[in-house]
Parts: sequence; structure tokens; C-alpha cells
Amino acid sequence: MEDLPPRPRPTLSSLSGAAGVSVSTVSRALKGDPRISARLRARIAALAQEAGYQPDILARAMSSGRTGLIGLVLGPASNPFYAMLLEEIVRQAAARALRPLILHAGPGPIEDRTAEALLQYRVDGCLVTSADMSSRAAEICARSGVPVVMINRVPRLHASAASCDNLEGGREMGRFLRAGGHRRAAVIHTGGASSNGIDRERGFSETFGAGKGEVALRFDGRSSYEGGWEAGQAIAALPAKKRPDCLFAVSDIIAMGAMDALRDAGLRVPRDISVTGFDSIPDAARPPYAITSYEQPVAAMVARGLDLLAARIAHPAAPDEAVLLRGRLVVRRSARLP
Amino acid sequence: MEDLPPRPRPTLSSLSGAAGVSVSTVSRALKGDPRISARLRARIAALAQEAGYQPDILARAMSSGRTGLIGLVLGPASNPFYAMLLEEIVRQAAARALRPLILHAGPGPIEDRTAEALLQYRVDGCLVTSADMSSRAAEICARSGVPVVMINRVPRLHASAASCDNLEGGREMGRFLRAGGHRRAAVIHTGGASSNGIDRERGFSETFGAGKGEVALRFDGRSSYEGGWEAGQAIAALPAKKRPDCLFAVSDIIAMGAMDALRDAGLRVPRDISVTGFDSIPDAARPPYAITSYEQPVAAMVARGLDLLAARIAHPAAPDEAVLLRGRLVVRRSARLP
DNA sequence: CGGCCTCATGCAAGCGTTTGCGCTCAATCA
DNA sequence: TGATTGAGCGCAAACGCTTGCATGAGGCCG
Repeated sequence: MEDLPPRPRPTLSSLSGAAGVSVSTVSRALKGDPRISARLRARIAALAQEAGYQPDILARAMSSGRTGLIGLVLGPASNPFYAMLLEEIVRQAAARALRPLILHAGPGPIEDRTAEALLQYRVDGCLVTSADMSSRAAEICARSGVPVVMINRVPRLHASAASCDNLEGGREMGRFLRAGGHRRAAVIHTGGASSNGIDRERGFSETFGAGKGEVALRFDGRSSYEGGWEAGQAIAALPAKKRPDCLFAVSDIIAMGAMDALRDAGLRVPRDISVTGFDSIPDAARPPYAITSYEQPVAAMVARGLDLLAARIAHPAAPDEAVLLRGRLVVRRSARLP
Repeated sequence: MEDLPPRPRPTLSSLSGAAGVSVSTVSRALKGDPRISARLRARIAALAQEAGYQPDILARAMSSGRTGLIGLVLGPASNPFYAMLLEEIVRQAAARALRPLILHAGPGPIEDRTAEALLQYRVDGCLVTSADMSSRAAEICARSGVPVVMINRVPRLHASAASCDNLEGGREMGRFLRAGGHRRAAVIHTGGASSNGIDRERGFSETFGAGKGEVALRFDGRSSYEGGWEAGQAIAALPAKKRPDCLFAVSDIIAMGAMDALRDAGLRVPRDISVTGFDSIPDAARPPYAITSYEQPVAAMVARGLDLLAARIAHPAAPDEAVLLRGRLVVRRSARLP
């Protein structure tokens, strides 16, 4: 490839010079304004095409006020679920001509410096998938009128949300395990105040318990493989008669850790104990795990989340809205069947 | 929290009104220009602080030409290695007041629409971690003078790069397995034209072969768990006397798949066959895997990559530069020790 | 005491778009 | 034939910031 010298970026002004018309005419022509004659529009379009013209979004933002940027807050990379979400968000955002600006990724709260970027870059809106927004960040968003949509989170403060129906997912898992003849269940929760985890556990207890089953044990899985592993060890260490015959982890990554620990201790899954999770991440579907899980409708969640965000951007005064999407139980080999 | 009405964003102009000085004075005062008296500077700083002033980066970009945005191209989420990279990049970029704008995430080449975003948003530079840049995208970057730095990739076309010394990593792994008494090795490569994989394999062959060992078999691992699994099945299906006594997968995700398939077929690791990988992702360190691997110095790669990018942004004419960083062998239980 | 220099600050142009309004010209109407 | 109208296009302001240059007030020198 030859080493072309970087030629100056074509602008409306340079195009207008080439076409012999005014800048405003070029601007209107390129966006198909009917006030410009069809012939001129075609001529200008050809010129722009040839010059490789790309509108300068920043300049556009200055006058239109819209940047096309959306802030993105991501959870810890150690949970593959967030990687799935990221990919889906990037794909769908691109289709809507929105560009995700990463504000935060990883564990822990959002730093103040990050919240500032949100203002400095005039993001049109903000998508939060995980980490608790620090209250200051939330306040900044609210005060400066930046709409926030949570995906995979219940709405808090000033925000809309699109999430999985965790309660129903938990219920379905409870029914499934009960139907499979299980009598004593252990639940591995997140430990934190994650409303997702809480709802999933609550739904589970409702149906498993109501089926005359018993949710005898609760463990802290710390939302991580390691936490799940420790919980699994604790369960394996129980005397055989006190041991649960099934376990429900509120996320797959926890379930994987628990399953590995149970097997490490010599227990067989699902013969000695059934293991189930939540999310249905690809990792949990791999042969050694094959974890029965409740699949979150990720694509739909992202789609509805972006819908909500677009709506809030268009009508900032609209009331907050929360949509709940039902997932689907995916039966694999980690739990005894009914 | 009360529902504060969104107050208008403070600007240099509004501050200048409040301070009774001109806009340019405020601008200079806020960036510590010594031409403004210390007293006035302090007064203005206080005012800005109180009003919660945040500079509008977009407007600044219009005149200064610098956006602080860097385009980010990410590999498929199915490989946790990219999630690690992402987290590290976000963290380090924030410390340098750079904001990553996600251009692409996932498998497959970059779409043209995406390459356009790169121009429309006037990114200062571009960080590429994986997916092959389509030649058109590369041309766009070169022609419009956008510096590109590859992390975890060898430099191609117009680009600098910071990557792991894959060749040396492969060599070290070869020496290690030879020292462990292995005689016949299988290599699971990426299948594609990934220079990373090629270098790792080449280094491995050099030292393992030179130690009078034999690299008898090569399999296509397709850079994925599934590919690794299939390769593992193929290896397990070999008659015992033709079976290799060790295997080197050019990435951990492949090694995990292979290991699971080998065990699924009844082989014991490392007793029947040693398994090693590359990257040292956290997943591969988990107890059931405990894969001996070559750790990429991710933090250093990102740091040097951003250094290179910053340098190229400051001096666009500077020659391309490639830095190679040595990793470190992490010995775990998946391979017999010397 | 006039000229010159320094210090502190203001003026205004410019970055690339968008958009309300006004202008010109030709065609149509009375 | 003069007035009305619509189509087609240009003018200019505005968005918030940066920056080269101009300006004014003092202080110093000769």
C-alpha cells in the first residue's frame, strides 16, 4: 500500500465549494431535505461519496445537542455473563447508530472521575448493567438530565430498566426441582444486596417450599466462582443425612464453582446432588458442567433496554418504566429429571 | 432525593458572567495559565467548583482537534482473555484521561459502518486487540492519519504494537515439557493465520524438537473451547502407542476444551497426558483445570500500548514501533513436572 | 517627563454543523 | 400586465471552547 499523505478531511464547506452552492444547501441535500431539488441533491450526494465525506459528529452535536454516545457501565469481567451482554449491546447499539462509551468495567463502584466523563462527553444516555452506581453518579445523572436505563437490574432512583423476570425464573426452578423429587434444597445467594439474587431466591423458595420441600441451607456465593467453590465445599462437608439433595445457585458462575467443589469432594452430580444455576452462560453448557439453568433473554433485554433509552432521550419527562422479560428453563444433565 | 429540575449546564460563558471577566480569561484561568494573576485564578476556580462546571470536551475538540476518545476493537467475548484486556484497558485509559469508544466486539471482521464511526467521532487513536482489521478499515485509518496500536497482535500495515513475546513463550513451554520427560507432543493451533498462534507454535517446536522430542501431531483448535474439545477427542481416539504424551494448546481456552474431551474419553491428566496452554486466564487456574500456562503480561502490554498510542498521537510522523514483552511460565498441575 | 516594556486581560476569529428566516426568480393568477 | 405565490436556495447566528493578537494600565528607564 502506498503511503498516501493524509488529505484534509472533507467538510460541508469544502463540498459546498466544489458544488458551487452554499454550506446550508449541502447540509440539507445530504439529509434529503425535499426543499432541495432532486437533481442538486443527487449531484451533491455524488460529490460527497467521491470525497469520502463523513459528517463530524462532534460539530453536529454542538448545534443539535445530540452526540449519539451512550455511557456504558459493565460488571466484572470474571463473570462471562457481562461479556455476553457487552457483545450484544455493542451489536445492537451499532444498528441504532449509537456508540457505547465505556465508563466503567469491573468490580467496585463507579469513580467520580468517571461520572464526570459522562457530563464532559455529553452522553445522550447511560446504560448500566451492573455495578452499583455511586449515589453521587446517580445524582449527577439526574441533575443534568441524563436518562439512565438499567439492564439486568431493577430500576432505582431515576432510571428505567429492562430485566429478566427473576422471581418467575426462581419459581420455575423451584417447581422443576420439586417435580424431580428433591426434598431438601440449598441455595447459594450473592451475599450482597443484589435485587436479582434476592428475587431469584425468593421465587425459588416460594415454589420449592410450597411443594412441601424444604430450603434448609443458605450459603454466600459472593457472585463468583470462588464463592461458589467455598459454598460447595461447605455443602460437601455436611454429614450425609443433613446434606441437601439439590442446590440452586443464583448465577451460573457460582454454580460452576460449587459443582467443581462437590465433585472434588467425591460427590457425584446429579446422582448425589442436583445442581442448578441461573443465566445460562455458554460456559455452563459445556459437557463437564451441563448445568440446568434459567436462561436470561439477553438479546431481548438489550433490545428493550435500548428502546427505553431511546424513548427517554426523545421524551426526557416521560415517567420511568420497567419491563420484565420472561426467560426460559434450559434442562441439562446437572439435575435429576422429573 | 428531591427532584431537582435540570439546571442549565454551566459554561465558560456563564462563569465569565458570574466572575465579571471575559470568557478567554476564564478559559486560561482554569487551565492555570500563568498570565492570569493568581488571585483571579483562585477566584475563578472557586466559582467553577461551586457551579459544578465540567468542560465540554466536544466543544474543546472542535477547536483543539483532540477528542480524548480512543477507538477500541475487541475480540470475541467467548474468550475470557479479551474480558481481562478490556478491564485493564478501561482502567488504564481512565488514568490517562482517555475514553475508550467501543468500535467492535466479537468475532468477525470490522464492519464498514464501524470504521466510519472512527472518523465521525474523530478518535485520537485506535487500539486493536484482535479481530483482523478489514483492509478498508486499515486504509481509512492510515489515510486520515489515525494512529493505530495493536495489543496482543503483531504490527501490520500502519501500526505500532505491544505484545507478548510469543516465540519465547512457546520456547519456554517446549523446554519445560521436554525437561518433564515428554517425548511426543501434539500442538493445537488456531487454524487461522493468527501470528500469535504461529509464533507460539514455532517457538515450541524449536525447543521441544531440538530436545530430540517430536512434535508429531497438529490439530486445529479454532481458537475456541469447542475447537479444543474436538481436537481432544481426536487425540483420545488415537491408538495408545501413537498417542502423544503431552499437548500444547496455543491458548488456554483451547486447552480447556481439549482437557475436558480427554478426560471425557477416560484419559487422566497429567498421568496419561500432560496439557499446557497459553495466556494464563483465571478460568484455566481453577482447580479442575489447573493448567500450566504461559502468562501474558497484560497490565504491561496495555501500559506500553497506551504509551505507544500517546506517542503516536503527539508525533504522528514518528516511525512505527513494536515492543515485545516477556511473559512467565506458570506451573500448575496439568503437566508432569521435571 | 516621554517612551518602552511588562503584566493582566479582552476581542474576535475559527472549529463544522444545524436551522429559522429571508431572498430571488419564474410561473401562475386576476 | 402587475401582483401573488411557491420552489429553491443563501445568510447568518448559534453551540462552547481555544488562541493569536490587541489593548490598557502601570512601572521603569533614560
